[in-house]
Amino acid sequence: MKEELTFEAVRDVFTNYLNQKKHRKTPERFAILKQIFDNEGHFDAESLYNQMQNDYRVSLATVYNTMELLLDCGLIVKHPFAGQTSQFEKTFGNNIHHHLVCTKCGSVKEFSDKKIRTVIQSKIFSSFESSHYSLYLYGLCKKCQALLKQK
Amino acid sequence: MKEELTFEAVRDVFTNYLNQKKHRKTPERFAILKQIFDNEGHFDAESLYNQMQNDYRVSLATVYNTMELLLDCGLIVKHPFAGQTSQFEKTFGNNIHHHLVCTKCGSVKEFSDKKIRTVIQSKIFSSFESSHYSLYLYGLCKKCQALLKQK
DNA sequence: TTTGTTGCAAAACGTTTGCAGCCTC
DNA sequence: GAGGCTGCAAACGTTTTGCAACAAA
Repeated sequence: MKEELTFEAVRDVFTNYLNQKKHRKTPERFAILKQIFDNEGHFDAESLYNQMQNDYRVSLATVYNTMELLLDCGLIVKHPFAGQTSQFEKTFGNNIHHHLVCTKCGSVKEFSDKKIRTVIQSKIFSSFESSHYSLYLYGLCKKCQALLKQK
Repeated sequence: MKEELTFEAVRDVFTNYLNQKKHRKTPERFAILKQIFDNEGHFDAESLYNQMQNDYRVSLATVYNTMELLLDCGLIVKHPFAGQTSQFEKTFGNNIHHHLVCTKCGSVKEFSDKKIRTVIQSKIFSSFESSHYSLYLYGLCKKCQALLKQK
């Protein structure tokens, strides 16, 4: 589905996408992609915006605009965590991983499992061309298990 | 992880949860649960609210409040589809299924795969007690594949 | 030059909250 | 009776939008 990539390779994917869709290749868009590339883990639009204020200044609206494009070309995914803020994650350069979401405290941990990954990635559909996936396991983290048993 | 249930069984799960948490067993809460039980597929808070206006009238705030409780006791899950609105789905009475999300048009389809289900469900964690899961495969649906090839 | 994109601020949207009255317990 | 829960409307925070200026093609 995907593998470790350099920024150049990622930028090319984005460039091709922009060309194909006849969207403009603005410096803001590449600056945002670079910032995402340099980051680890999950992030939201506003924190990305804040991080960028020192380097290449863009407006929050442009961040949202660009997220839409990156989402559309599959370079990032949107996660359902947290309350009101959308959490994003890049789909490149990470180890493929799955999420453990605690239904009590909302904490999110990651884990990898080759067997699960293989089974999911080897699934072929006749009428759907899959590029990537997200798996969330819901339950109780260690802390919340302990808290419940105390009572 | 779960199996086909009658409304009585589901109601009992909710009742036990409310007792355990020392929350009150109000008619509104059970009316909302009943409405969810009777529905198929995904739904959001506002459409549930609208559906109920004919039967047992509740406020939108109470719907949101109750969703929180149902989420907490695992009777429903929250999905990351769509733009701004949270989509929910009951975790009981459905066939266990996975989701195919088109990254172009946003359509969501379901599929079942026993092998995938088994591999995920048989995963045991030393410090996480999982109760259910969600799997999303992102890619292009048949329609959008065709549209792209035309160009 | 054309027209898509940007920044800004205002608007829109889903969701949460404050409060008075109600109804479980 | 006490206090959690409800409905209502106002408030909140995130995301989107309208518009004039800008810049990629």
